[in-house]
Amino acid sequence: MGTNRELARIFEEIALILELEEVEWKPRAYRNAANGIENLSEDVRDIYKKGGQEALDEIPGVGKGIAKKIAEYLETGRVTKLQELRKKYPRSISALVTLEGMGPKKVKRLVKELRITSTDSLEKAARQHKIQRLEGFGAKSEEDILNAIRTQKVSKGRMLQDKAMEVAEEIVSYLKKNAPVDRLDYVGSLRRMKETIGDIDILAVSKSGQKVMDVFTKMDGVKSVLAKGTTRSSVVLEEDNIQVDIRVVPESSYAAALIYFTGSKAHNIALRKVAISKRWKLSEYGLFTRQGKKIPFRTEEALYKKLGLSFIPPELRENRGEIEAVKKGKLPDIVALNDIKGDLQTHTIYSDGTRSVEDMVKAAQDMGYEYMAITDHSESARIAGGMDRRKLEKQLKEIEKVSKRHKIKVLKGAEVNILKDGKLDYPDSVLKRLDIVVAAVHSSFKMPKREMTKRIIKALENPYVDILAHPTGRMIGKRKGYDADFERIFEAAAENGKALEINSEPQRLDLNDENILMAKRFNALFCINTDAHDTAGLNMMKYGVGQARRAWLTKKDVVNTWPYNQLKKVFKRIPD
DNA sequence: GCCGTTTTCGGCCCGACTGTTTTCAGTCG
Repeated sequence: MGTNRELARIFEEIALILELEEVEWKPRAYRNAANGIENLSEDVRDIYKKGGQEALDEIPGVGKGIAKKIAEYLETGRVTKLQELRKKYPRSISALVTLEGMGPKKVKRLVKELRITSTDSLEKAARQHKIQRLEGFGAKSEEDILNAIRTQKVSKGRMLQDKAMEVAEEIVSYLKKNAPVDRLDYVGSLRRMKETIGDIDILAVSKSGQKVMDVFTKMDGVKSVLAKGTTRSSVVLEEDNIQVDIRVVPESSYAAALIYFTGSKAHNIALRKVAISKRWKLSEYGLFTRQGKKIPFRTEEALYKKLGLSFIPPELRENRGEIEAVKKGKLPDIVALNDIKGDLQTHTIYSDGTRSVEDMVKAAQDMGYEYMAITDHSESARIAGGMDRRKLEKQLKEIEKVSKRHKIKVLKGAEVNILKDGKLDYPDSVLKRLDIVVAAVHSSFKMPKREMTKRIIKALENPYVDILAHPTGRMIGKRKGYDADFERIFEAAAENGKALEINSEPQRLDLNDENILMAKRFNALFCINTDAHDTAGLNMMKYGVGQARRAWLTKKDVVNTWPYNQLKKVFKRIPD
């Protein structure tokens, strides 16, 4: 976890405990500060090193008081204020608010009246029916608490984007067919292309909210109905306990609702503040004057325009400076899926792919790509069916043959292992015959930080390496990335003119948006690949592009948006 | 505790749903 994140967590915990203590306004201040810190593109440590406490004061949401606490943390590794607060509310109590339906007020009473100190003691109290004896709680409250604890134990996390997308698209098309809706879209973090999705949000326009809710709550696969009203309902699906929320709004509110439910929350708050500065009020129902008169508009674009802004793509709506940028006319024209002209990491049956060279080439051509690379695994990747020299020779010939039958340019490549000592798995004599070399770590994941950093940097200094694939090695929900100094690695990539891969595989999404932002500071170049092992895998490109968009990348930053004749600027050995 | 082209003091985002307290507080997004 980076320093920024650690500090953000600390201030969030302070905010929560102050809420439990019913301190006024300060919780919000600490939350704002946490948010401001989390959205910095620079490491707080660097800011402090360069400008001291006064520089910290410049961080949005951070004033003198919090700047002092940041400095204390950077100097000593702790924040006294939090240590003191934790004496009264240990971390196990703070964790209680992560349960569905539990907020600071309820937690406070449970702690005070039943001496609850953790999820476990809460569960015990609920089972012994001690909770329903408290005023304001009943039998249902007890049941809800037990359910919430169970759900947290089971799902304990978020789903991958492709899963969420699949489920969302299915529900959207079902409701369009079976419910009286005029418009219907998925919104929320899925529309913003966040790397993982908590629950699925759907927005609809209908003259009969009641009927839509009836259809929605009775869909196949609904396990339980958490809430059902005429404008808002929530269900949990059988499948992985996925929660789906739906909102129905009138046509006249649709654009405002689209913005509101797409979020992020931080972006919405910032937009409301812009509205307030114009003496208006913004809600999911629209924009209103102080007298309550509705200011009409029909599209998201139109609302942004009314607020004196231009359209902000959903992926940028994180209150990471997008509103300020758009005010100054400095919002970049971010990369889009149809800018992609080629996929430079794909596999075939020559290693661990399941389709032939011919199939993959044809599929890529059908997607409208101008070029692609076939990059099967190198020799030492035995588990992945890595190619020895002879197999490689055979594949190179086949690629040449297939290539002649298709218009798309097919680059002869390989995904070459970075060995423990930073050397590559093929000798230079082999590497130089390849059009493109994708280097990656596939073994010894647990090396000490310094050695791992050295290992990867050494590979980046190899003149035949073109792309560093899935640079951090993380797998969402499965394993953390390598322990390495990625700032130095990204810098080395930029200096050596190597592209950093944004791997589109939903479980990888490596680099993610934060890493990309960090690498961009060094003017690194990026390449968005799918790492496809079959033809369907080529369609994962949208998830990688989503990460790039979230990190404000433009076509200039992403080499595989460039036409073939410009690729030579980065990939030195590709044929004309 | 933070913030400021109306402000260095007085604000700080808004509305729906639920359970339970028959008039609303708490939670959520």
